[in-house]
Amino acid sequence: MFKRNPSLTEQVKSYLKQRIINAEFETGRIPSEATLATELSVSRNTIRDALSRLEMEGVIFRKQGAGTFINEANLLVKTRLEEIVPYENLIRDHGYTPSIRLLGVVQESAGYHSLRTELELNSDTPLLIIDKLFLADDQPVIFTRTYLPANLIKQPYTGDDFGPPIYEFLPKFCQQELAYYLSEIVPLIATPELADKLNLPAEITALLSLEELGHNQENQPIIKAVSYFRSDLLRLRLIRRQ
Amino acid sequence: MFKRNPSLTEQVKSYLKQRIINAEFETGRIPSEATLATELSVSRNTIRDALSRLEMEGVIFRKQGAGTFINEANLLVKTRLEEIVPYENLIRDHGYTPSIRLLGVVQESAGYHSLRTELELNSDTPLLIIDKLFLADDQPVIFTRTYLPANLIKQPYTGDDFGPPIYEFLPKFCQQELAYYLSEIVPLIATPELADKLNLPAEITALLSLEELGHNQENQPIIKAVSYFRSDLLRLRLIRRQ
DNA sequence: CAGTGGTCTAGACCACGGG
DNA sequence: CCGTGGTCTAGACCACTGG
Repeated sequence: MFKRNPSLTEQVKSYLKQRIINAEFETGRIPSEATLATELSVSRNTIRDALSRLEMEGVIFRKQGAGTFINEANLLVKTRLEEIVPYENLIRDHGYTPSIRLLGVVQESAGYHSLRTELELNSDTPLLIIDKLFLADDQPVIFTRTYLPANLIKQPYTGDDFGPPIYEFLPKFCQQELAYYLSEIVPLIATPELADKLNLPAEITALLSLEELGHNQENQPIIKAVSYFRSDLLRLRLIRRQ
Repeated sequence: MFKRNPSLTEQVKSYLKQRIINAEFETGRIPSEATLATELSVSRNTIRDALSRLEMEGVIFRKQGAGTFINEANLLVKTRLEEIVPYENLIRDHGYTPSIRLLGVVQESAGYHSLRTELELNSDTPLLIIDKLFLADDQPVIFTRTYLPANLIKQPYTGDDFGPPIYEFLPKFCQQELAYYLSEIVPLIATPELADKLNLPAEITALLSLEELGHNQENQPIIKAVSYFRSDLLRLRLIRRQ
């Protein structure tokens, strides 16, 4: 039924996820691992790996001796902060229509000393600074500033190439893969500049910002990104486990 | 070399983690999976499961065809928000000496309607409200308020039993296990009450709060906890993956 | 008690990396 | 090319749940 590549585990995971989304398991319970293994003609280990991934994503939960069950509650929280997801999805999950405005792309050759230290760059490496604004029903809700060392870029590009998320730009133009962000969550009081960009009300407003250092698979820092969220309009959620 | 229970995988994980912490692998590289399997007399799958967990924790990273390596950079970030960890550890990792002050435990029988809805409680279930303050070198840095339905408690307890984290109280006194928190991150401007509790400077300060609904393994909400962090003194970090 | 998920084994083949 | 991690299999035993 399945071919290799993508891996059997990944295919089984997608297959089961789709069936869950289609509400094909009416009882909220998923067939036993042995049953699935027989039905799909793969070993039970492969089924278990697929189920483990779905459990990590919060789609299902398992109970020894009882069975595997669909996690109805958590299907409601689709975008969670511990996963890298396009901000458009975050906005869409709040019931708004997302749109993006590319505010500008500039190149800086000097300054930004602390940033260059974080990215382990020489003091003369040019930096691309990309400003983007995300809107929910035409109301600004997220402002992001991304710092990309210019020497990473191996292919010619245009400004439009920065419309999609940066982790789609990196493989195409830099032969780099974004493996993870190490992020710091900082609350702050909106500066006049930010209040203007995000169209904030006149009163003093608390904002949430995410200061992130993006790393590749070799664990080297490759990009820096800072995001500012209007948390009165967006809910930033997270699952914490032991 | 190892016995069953805790699982071989868990023992191998702890064993390798300890050797990493002891800096026994000078090259920054860990022996191959096959070598470890032979040395420890377990199957390669068991080794792989243990390594996968260490990779999830950010302790190591693997590269197909090359080997398994210690993640020097991420060893620095020990406490991360996506993991449930005692706040004492968070404070200790910032170089301070932690201490806890139990501010009060009160029982409320009425009100808190939205909270009762979240916890799926009847409107007359008594609620225990536990206030705690965490200090770093005697400076208040975290204030937490925990809401615990009184009908969960099956054993007699004293106020001192609330000194340790609530997820240690739950198994002992409620026969409940905290499986995960579904948390929402909210920035806010300190209220006078909070500024007083956290000994904040007179200027307007942005705080970070975490509003969390704790669930058991059956996925039912069991407790609510709200935490307020002085993020000028503590750095709240997180790893985000795809 | 039967059925479930949790753990573990031994062996196999593949894809990738570096010398 | 060889050694590495990545994937997959078939089979086994255990611990737990629920009727």
